[in-house]
Amino acid sequence: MEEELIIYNTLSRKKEKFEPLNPPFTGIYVCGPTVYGDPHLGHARPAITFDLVFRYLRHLGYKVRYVRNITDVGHLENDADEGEDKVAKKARLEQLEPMEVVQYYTDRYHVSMDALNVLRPSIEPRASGHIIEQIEMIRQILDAGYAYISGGSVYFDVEKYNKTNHYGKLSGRVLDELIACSRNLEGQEEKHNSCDFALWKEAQPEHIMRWPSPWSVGFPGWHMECSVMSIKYLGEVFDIHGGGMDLQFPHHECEIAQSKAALGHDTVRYWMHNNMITIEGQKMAKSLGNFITLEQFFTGNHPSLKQAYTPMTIRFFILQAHYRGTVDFSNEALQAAEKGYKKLMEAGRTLKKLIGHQPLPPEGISPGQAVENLRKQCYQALNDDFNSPVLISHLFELVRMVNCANDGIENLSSHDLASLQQLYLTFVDEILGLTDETTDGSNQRVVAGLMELLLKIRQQARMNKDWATSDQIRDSLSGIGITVKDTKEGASWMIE
RNA sequence: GGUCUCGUGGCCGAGUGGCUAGGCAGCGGUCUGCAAAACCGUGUACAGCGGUUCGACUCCGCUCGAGACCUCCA
Repeated sequence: MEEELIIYNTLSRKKEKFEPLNPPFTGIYVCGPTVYGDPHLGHARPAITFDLVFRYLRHLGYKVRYVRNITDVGHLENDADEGEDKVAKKARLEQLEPMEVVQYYTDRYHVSMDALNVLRPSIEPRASGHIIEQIEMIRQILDAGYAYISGGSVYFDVEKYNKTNHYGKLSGRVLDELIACSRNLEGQEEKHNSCDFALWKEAQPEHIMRWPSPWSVGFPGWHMECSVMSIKYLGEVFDIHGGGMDLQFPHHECEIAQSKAALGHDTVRYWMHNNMITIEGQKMAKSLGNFITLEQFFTGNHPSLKQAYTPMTIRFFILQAHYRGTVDFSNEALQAAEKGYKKLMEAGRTLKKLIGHQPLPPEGISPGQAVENLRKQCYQALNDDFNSPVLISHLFELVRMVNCANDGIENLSSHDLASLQQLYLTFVDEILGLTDETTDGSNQRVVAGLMELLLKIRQQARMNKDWATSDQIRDSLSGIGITVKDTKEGASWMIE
């Protein structure tokens, strides 16, 4: 491990040295998707952010258990007229069994995440599969005296909890202010206090997903699953809990309160939150007409998209911003990212080629030191709270070195080239998870053979100064998306 | 109204109390039959107003502006 890893802890609002509880083991829990609709851009950001964390921790040699849940129960629609379960509503509209909806969108989520080269977590538990554990934890909280039964539901007593604990310590809220500001809404008569939250809720007739419990037939409260599943799979104290900044309050605040009430101690050591995304400066919302699913990005099939953007372009774009800052999507920004990504990939191919050939004679001052510095800088960037944009800026220095070597401007020894290759594989492939989309495909050999033939014919035409034929070949290829470039060593080509 | 993010050059996006981020675009050059790529060079950037300081884009305060959350859902 190179130096030490620093993580920004939302709880302390400071960067802290990362020291796992039980090295070399470490655990990370991230709030996953609610599977009631197609995966969209808002799903990509946390997934990619914590994929980077997962990958880097593994690279550093930790044995990482990464848990990311699937939320499939008890969600009320925000903008619906009546409070109907999101999954249930979808099921009713589409004449499906609720679990069928859940399975369908879970699969869709996986397809998109795979495309983005987001590694599957070690465990992907579902809320619906942990009803028993949730009931058990609610019982613990009741026994501890921090919850009360009202009707068929169970609520968390925030005020009582706050007497000996700080409810709001993660998001910087003060309970009195929360109470003062909150409005009294209908359907809250059961609560003693407006800021109390449900641990178990009795099911209304429209709720299709329901389970028996000591209190009523119903479903678990909105924050239970994460407390329960993180503790079940990572232990009563674990290292990292992540999620979007929008989850800080109330979700994560409630998780903290529940877990503390049930266990008597805190469970999470480092809280990490990724910032939100905007589209042309606006938040993404169905009402604004800028709600774009990942599939729409990949196909370009959306009115505000000028073209399709590949999964790797999206991934590169997200990684080019630091995870704690907002990131703004626009066609212009994505096109810039696409070019940058391709430049990086091109350099990777050039590097491979340089290693294949016997490199230039090692004369003059070896840039060995420069390569070594680059390696250090790459680690420094990641160690500083996973600073992927700075890492990427260093990788473009690598790109420059490779291109200079390719142009014969700079001499790199075979040792240097091997080091650069190692750097590239480590940081681009392994840690950033950026794969070369243009070399994918099963017909590679055939295409390569055809291209070799075409370029040979073109080369003969050029020798005869038959520019018409030469240009016809190049232009026609360009028309089907293949770019031909003439270099000193002959023509090279790439699929755009 | 409250809490939390944030406001950097044409676009995106790092960072620091005084020293070049980087990518994309633009401009000039090298190379080239042409083109593309690559390489070299190039930009009066840090929302506004005060304050602290020898010195602030970087610290503090205020103003303006953007976003998230503050509610029944995660």
